[in-house]
Amino acid sequence: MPEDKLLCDLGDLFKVFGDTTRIRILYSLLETELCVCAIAELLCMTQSAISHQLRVLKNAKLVGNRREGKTIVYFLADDHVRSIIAQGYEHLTEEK
Amino acid sequence: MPEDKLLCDLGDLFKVFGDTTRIRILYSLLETELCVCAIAELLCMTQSAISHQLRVLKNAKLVGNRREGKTIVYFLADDHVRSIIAQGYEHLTEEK
DNA sequence: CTTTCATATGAATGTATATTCATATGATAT
DNA sequence: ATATCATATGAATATACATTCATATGAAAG
Repeated sequence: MPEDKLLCDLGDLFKVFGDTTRIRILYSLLETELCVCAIAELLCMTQSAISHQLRVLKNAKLVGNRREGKTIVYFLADDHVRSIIAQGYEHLTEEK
Repeated sequence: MPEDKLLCDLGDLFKVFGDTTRIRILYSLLETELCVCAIAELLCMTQSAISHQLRVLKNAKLVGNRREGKTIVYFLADDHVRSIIAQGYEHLTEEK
């Protein structure tokens, strides 16, 4: 099946969303872009843990980054991230 | 934070999508409803493995089921499943 | 009621992965 | 150039979880 690769990639993509820390990072970035240390403070986690997860998010192309003076600023890569989170939110809240 | 619970639930929801077997099951059910043994055959996996994963999908309210004679037929619970898969698909294919 | 067939379940195992700790990298500013 | 600050990385550990195997459940048909 040629579709098998796609389905595997889809699973891998959602796996990235499927972690509380990464979801919290993405959620933080919904409003504004943030540097690594700001995210770490906001989520009360170590810089290392955040950095590791940011790499996962970057590999999945869910976030991008750029240097800003001394710090490195992360931001959401595109609107699919927002859409996917929004759909998930709806599924959770629209339970009858 | 009251949002923390929600973000945790969101992560848990996406975790369900974040497995190749479960994505393949959901994908199979996009077109038509299927009984457990049909899914197992289709995906070339054991009945037990499929049954375990169907339980996860059911708990997340992504699928529903009903008895149909001797077999138990599973189907997608609602359109959020389709939307979420569609958004993920777009993210994967719209890479520049 | 009993047998049979489809499905569900439980325990066990192997594998994936999130976090920590220590340290490396690398740009900036002095 | 060097010191410093922010970030990245690697190895190690602990935990989560997918599959397997054996077996239980439970409806349906005879």
